Amino acid sequence: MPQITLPDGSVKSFDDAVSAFDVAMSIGERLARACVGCLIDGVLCDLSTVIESDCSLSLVTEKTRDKKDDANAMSMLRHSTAHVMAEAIQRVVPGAMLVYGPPLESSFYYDIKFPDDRPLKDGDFEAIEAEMGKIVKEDRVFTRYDMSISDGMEKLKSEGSKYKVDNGEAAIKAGSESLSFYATGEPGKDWEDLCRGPHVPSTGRIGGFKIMSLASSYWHGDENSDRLTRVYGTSFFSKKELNKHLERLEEAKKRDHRVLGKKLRLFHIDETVGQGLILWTPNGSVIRKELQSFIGAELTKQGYSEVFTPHIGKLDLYRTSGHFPYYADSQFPPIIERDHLIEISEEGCSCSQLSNNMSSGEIEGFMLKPMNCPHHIKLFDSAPHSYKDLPVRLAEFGTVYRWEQSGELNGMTRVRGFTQDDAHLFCTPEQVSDELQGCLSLVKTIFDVLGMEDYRVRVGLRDPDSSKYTGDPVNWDKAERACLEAAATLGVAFTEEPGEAAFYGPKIDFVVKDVIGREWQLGTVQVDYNLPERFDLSYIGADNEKHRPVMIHRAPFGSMERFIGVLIEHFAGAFPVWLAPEQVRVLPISEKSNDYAVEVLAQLKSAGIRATLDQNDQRVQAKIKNGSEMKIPYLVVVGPRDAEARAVSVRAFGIAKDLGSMPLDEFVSAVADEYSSKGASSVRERFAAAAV
RNA sequence: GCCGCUGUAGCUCAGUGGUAGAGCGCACCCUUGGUAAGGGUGAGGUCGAGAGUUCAAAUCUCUCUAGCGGCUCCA
Repeated sequence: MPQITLPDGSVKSFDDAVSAFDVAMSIGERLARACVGCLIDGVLCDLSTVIESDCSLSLVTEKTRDKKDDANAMSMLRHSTAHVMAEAIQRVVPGAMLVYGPPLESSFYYDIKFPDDRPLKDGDFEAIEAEMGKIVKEDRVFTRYDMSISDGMEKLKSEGSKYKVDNGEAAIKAGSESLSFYATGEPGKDWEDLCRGPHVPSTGRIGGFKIMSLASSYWHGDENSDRLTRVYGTSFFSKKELNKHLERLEEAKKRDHRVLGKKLRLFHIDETVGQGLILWTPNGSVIRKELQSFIGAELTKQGYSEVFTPHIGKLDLYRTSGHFPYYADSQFPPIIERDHLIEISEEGCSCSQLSNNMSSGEIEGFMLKPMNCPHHIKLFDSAPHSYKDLPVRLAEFGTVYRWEQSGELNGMTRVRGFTQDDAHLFCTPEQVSDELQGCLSLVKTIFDVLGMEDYRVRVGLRDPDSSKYTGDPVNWDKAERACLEAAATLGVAFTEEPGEAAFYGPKIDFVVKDVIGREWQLGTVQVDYNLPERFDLSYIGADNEKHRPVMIHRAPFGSMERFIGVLIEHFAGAFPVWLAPEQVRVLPISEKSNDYAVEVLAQLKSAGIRATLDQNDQRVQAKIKNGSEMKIPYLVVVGPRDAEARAVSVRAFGIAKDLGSMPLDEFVSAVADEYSSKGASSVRERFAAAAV
C-alpha cells in the first residue's frame, strides 16, 4: 500500500503497486500523456516503473511549467533517439558493433565500431534517417527487463561484442546488482541493447531528429585503444523545435570569429606563412593595441614593471625549467647552432641520434620560447633581492610558440604562435595570498569592463593518481590551499578539478564558451613553488639568510589571439567604440556635400577618433547598408542641411531609426568621451537626454 | 596525430568526363540621390598542389597540402 508524496507535498495512497504512469493518470489524463518519465526519490526512472513502496514522486513532462525544455526530459528523449539511431545503423550496416551512446547537452552520440571494409560515410545519413523514421512511426514501446549478473553477462558474452561485455563489467564494477536491457518493442522479438535507461515511453515521442556529423573517437578515450566512429545526432519532441534548433546553430555560425574575422577583416591566416600563425590586419591590430594599452594602464596601477625579452632562448634554459623534456612533442624543433649543424652533417648523424644528443645536452641549440617564465626568472635572478623589494612583478606581452597538433588548430582560439599578456610575480610565502587576490581582481576588472559575465572559474588541482607533476607534495598542498582560498574571495562560484593543474603548480582559470559551445581557457593565475626551486632563486630575508621566493604566473587575457577570438564572438563583431577599428564613418549625401564631409572627418580625426569617409558614388541608403554590415558604431550622414547648421545626422549601430541631428562640435566631443570612458558615457545617452 | 567532410574569382557559392559561371566586392561611365542595395560597361580564375586513368579531367583514382566537425592533447 504505497504512499506517494508529490512535489506539492500532497500524498496519494494506493492499495497495490502502481506505475508512475498510473499515478499520473490518477491526477489527469492530459498530464499522463505529457509525461515522459519520473523522478522516484530523486532518481530518474521510466514512466512505466512500478512503485511498490512509499516514495516521493515527481513527474517529468516534455516541458517545464514555464514551457521551457526540461533537462531530464530532453536527456531521456535523446538517449532514446540514440537507441533508435543505433538500430537503424545496424540495419543499414550489418556488423556494426555498438559501444556507448549517451545524451549530451543538446544532442547525443553513439560510438560504434564499424567493420573495416564498411566504414560509415555521411552519404549513409539519408538511409539511416529513413530507417529511423520507420522506427519512430511504428511507435514501439521501450521495454525494460532486468537479468541477474550471471545470466546477463552470459547473454552479453553469447552476443559476441567485447564492447558490450565491457559495459556490463563496468556496470558491475559500479555496483549494479543486476543488468538491465531495453527492447525497442517486445523483448526477444525487437531490437534491444544493454542499457541503464531510462527512456521515454515509446519511439513515437521522438518528434524531430537529425544525424549531425561523424567523428572518430577512442575506446575508453584512450588514444592507443580501438578507434571508434562517433555518430552525432540531435532530437526534439517536435519537428518545429528541431528546426528552431538548427536555425539557432546557423545563427551562431554567423557570430563565429572565423567568419567575422574574414568579413570585418580582423585577422588572416595564410597557408604559405603557416598553420596556426595569425597575421593581424590593421583592423585587428587596433583592437589588440587598445586592449594592450588598457591592461598596461591597469598594470601600472598595480605596481608591475614592464619588460621585454627575446623570442628564443638556449635549450639548456628549458632543460632547467623542465619544459624541454616534458613538452618535447609540443614545441617547435630546436634551432641548432651553425657549427654543430656542419659538424653533424659531416658525421652523417641520423635524426634520431641528433634528437638523442639534444635531449642529453650533448648538442646545444636554441628554442623558440614556448613560455616566458624562464626569461623572467633570469631577469629576477640577475640581481640580488631583499625581502623589502618583494614582490617583484615582471610583465610582458610575450610571444610564444607551441607545436599544437594540426587537428587541434582552430581560428584564433588555438594557434601555434601567440602573445600572452604574461607576468611573473616573485614574492615571499606570506605575500602569496594577497598577490593571488590582486591577480584575480585584475582578471575580474577586465571581464567586467568588457561585459563578459558568462564565464566559469576552475581551480585546477593535481591528479593524485598521476606522476606528471614535479615538486614537493608539501609545497603542492600549500599552493593548492592558496588557490582555493583566493578563489573563494572572488565572489564567483568555482569548481575544483583534479588533474587540471599545470605540471609545476595548481591554477585558477577563467573559462568561457564559444558560439559552438566549446570551452576555452582565457585568464589564468598559477602558483608555483617549483620553478624557483629548479632555478635556485632566492631573496635575503630580515634574518639576513637566503630564502626561496614563490612565483605566481598570471595572464588575465590568456593570449591576445584567443581572447580577441572569443571577444569577437562576445560582441558578435559589433565592438564598443573604444575597441572598434572604425569608430565613425562619414557619409556625404552627394558630391556636393564632400567639402563639408571632409571638414567633419578632419574634426573627428583631430579629436583622436578613428573615422573614415565614404565618398563612393552611391546613394546614402547603400552607404548606410555597407557601414552597418561593417558594424561601425556611428554613421554620420552629412548633406546640405547639416552643412548649413554645422551639424551631423547620426545613426548608431543596432538602432534601426536614426538618432537625429546633433551639432558637430557636440558630436565630436561626445564620441571622444565615449571612447575615453570605454562606454561609461555614450553618444546615445546624450541623444536620449536631449529628447527628454 | 586520428576519423569523417570540404577546397572553383578578393568574399559567398553553382557547375559530376567534352578545356569555367552567378551574386557581392573592385575599376570606369551615367546618375547628384536625406537614412539598410540606382543603372550600365569592364577587369579578374594554371578550378589547393603533384601524379595517374582517359582521345578528353574542375569533375574519376592516388599522394600531399590547407580548412571544418569531433577524438586525443593543451606549459
